[in-house]
Amino acid sequence: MKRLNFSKKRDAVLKVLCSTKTHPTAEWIYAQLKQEYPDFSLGTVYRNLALFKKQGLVVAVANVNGQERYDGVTASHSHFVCKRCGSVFDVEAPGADFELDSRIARRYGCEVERHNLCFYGTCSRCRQEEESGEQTKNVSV
Amino acid sequence: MKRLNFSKKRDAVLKVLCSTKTHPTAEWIYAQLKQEYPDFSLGTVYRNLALFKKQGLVVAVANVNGQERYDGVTASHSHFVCKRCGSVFDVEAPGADFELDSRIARRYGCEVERHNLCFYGTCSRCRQEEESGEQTKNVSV
DNA sequence: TTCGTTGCAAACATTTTGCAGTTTC
DNA sequence: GAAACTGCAAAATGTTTGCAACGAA
Repeated sequence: MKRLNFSKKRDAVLKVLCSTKTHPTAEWIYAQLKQEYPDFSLGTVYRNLALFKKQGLVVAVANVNGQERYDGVTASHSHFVCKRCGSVFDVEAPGADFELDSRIARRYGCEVERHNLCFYGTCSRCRQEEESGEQTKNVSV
Repeated sequence: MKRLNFSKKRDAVLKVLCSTKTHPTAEWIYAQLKQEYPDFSLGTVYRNLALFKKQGLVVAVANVNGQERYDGVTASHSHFVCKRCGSVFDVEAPGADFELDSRIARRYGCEVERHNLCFYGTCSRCRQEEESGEQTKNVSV
């Protein structure tokens, strides 16, 4: 395995991802850091996200409208995805724990690394907006 | 809502999807039907898959290596995704039922349409192949 | 005849990659 | 100094779309 150098920008990518609960896109992370580093590139975001995924520091939780959404919290938890505004937020779902992984592994002879439980529907804010006849607004993520 | 005409090819897309357990890609469905209909187009697959999704006849279960994988079985069940060969297969996971949806809905004030539970890891065949030092082979999906 | 559906290819959007310059060790 | 990392832009990939021809009602 090749050695890993320190990189200020790599650190920054992880820090940005870990300090938000929005489960952002690569583009969003890029936009944040472009302000801080004028010579910052989207490729760096993608390259480092790929690395973090391999390291298990980061996980892709859902693909919303063709864009991958990332999470810096790897402790097992579930997500809700709003099909209207595209927001992704954490939910606590009973039963979806690591026990389940070994259960599946045992039963199907596979090696289970992790699981991902996503609920899809309309978030509470969007439900209200729909009732009052508002236009669809995608959250700025 | 606009009316829906009958279409032989649309039917064929659904039939192909429903008669496989491989959770195929759009491309795979296209390849199957291109044999039967020489003037068959990938756009037709995508257009009809989008329609089926809206109708709730079909669901996208996972994005594997950038390609969406579809399932014609909409009754709630879980999936395992092999990160090595890319295969997707059904698993029975206790607790992940429709009860859970209303539980989440109640707790978070959202409207839950469905959920999707995916396990990620290495399938049993790939585990064996890894042990015997075989090359990675992606399944032809 | 009307309008939904399709083939085809171009357009699109996201992600990946090659390369030359920069940074880390 | 060697090798990892990055910016930049081009390439690659999967998916969507516009349009003219076709097919169903």
